[in-house]
Amino acid sequence: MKQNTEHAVEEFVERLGLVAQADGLPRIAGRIMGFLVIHGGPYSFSELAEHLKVSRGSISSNTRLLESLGVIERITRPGERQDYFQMRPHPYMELVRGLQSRLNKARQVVADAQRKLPEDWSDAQTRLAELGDFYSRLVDSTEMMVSSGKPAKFK
Amino acid sequence: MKQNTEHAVEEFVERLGLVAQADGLPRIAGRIMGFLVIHGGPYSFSELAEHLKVSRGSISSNTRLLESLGVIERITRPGERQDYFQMRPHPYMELVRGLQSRLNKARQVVADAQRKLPEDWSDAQTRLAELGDFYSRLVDSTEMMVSSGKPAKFK
DNA sequence: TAATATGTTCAGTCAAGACTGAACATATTA
DNA sequence: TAATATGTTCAGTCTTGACTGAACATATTA
Repeated sequence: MKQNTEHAVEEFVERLGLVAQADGLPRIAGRIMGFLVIHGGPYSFSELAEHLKVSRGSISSNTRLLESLGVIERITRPGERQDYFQMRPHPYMELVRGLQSRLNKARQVVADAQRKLPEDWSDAQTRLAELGDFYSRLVDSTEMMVSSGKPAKFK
Repeated sequence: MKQNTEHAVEEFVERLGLVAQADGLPRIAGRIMGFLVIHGGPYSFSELAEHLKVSRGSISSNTRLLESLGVIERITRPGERQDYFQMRPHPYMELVRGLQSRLNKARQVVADAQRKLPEDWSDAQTRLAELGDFYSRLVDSTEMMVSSGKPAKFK
């Protein structure tokens, strides 16, 4: 592999780690994802630890996390003891779920306040309604994106 | 103020602090915003510190932050030494900017990788294109939301 | 002038959570 | 059996960034 290419790969993997971090995920989870996006095909547990230069403990917890998010899948092979990992077919939509759940939580916080505060605090109620609408619209637009983004046909 | 109402207000303020935190903002910034959403009208620097039970240092840095984000505005009054703060007219759209800038950064990370990696790594390029499209669509849908969400007429 | 009021800055403390590495459990191989 | 391979767990370390409170600068009042 060319020197430059190798560097570009490393850079992408690291930067996706930072993207993940900004999204509230562990940096290593982002690195694993980046690595699999570039290199595709199943990689073993040990290979991931080795290439990414992180502890096996971190590989364990972060592969479990990405698995639970539906972003990667763990596969095993007859006669092999190691676990292998690869990206799932349409993983990115799963990534929005985290965002959606945060937005929904915010929407709920506002809704609770609207319900619990007196109706005759009309200024407060107005501002709460605006804030609530804002979060609702955000939820809706990501929702739309997810449904429109799925593969045209399942089969 | 009724006991229950008071409690509901406190709860909202605290929970908006957590929402802010999940969004990468300091908790206190969220509390200030929540307090102003409920109580409206200009509140002084000292009043904020007192009601929210946080240090003046934190009020200083967090009001500055919210000001720079365009979420609140600082107002002064002739003959008064204190600064006052209130929500800006349509503040919530400003809140999406942070999200948008994160998404754009992610989009850029992917675009850089697409450019720097060899074209004949077609599997990697395909997966990168998918990931890039994903971020692009997310940016687009929040972008649309912001523009459609503005007040129908300015003036 | 001294005393007070006000906002900012910054060094230090604290908390949350990521990461490591060792201990462990289990399974396989020699 | 012992030795090795593998993934998980968890106690401890380390990093990051929020928060405090004191020192400061400036302006006002007595």
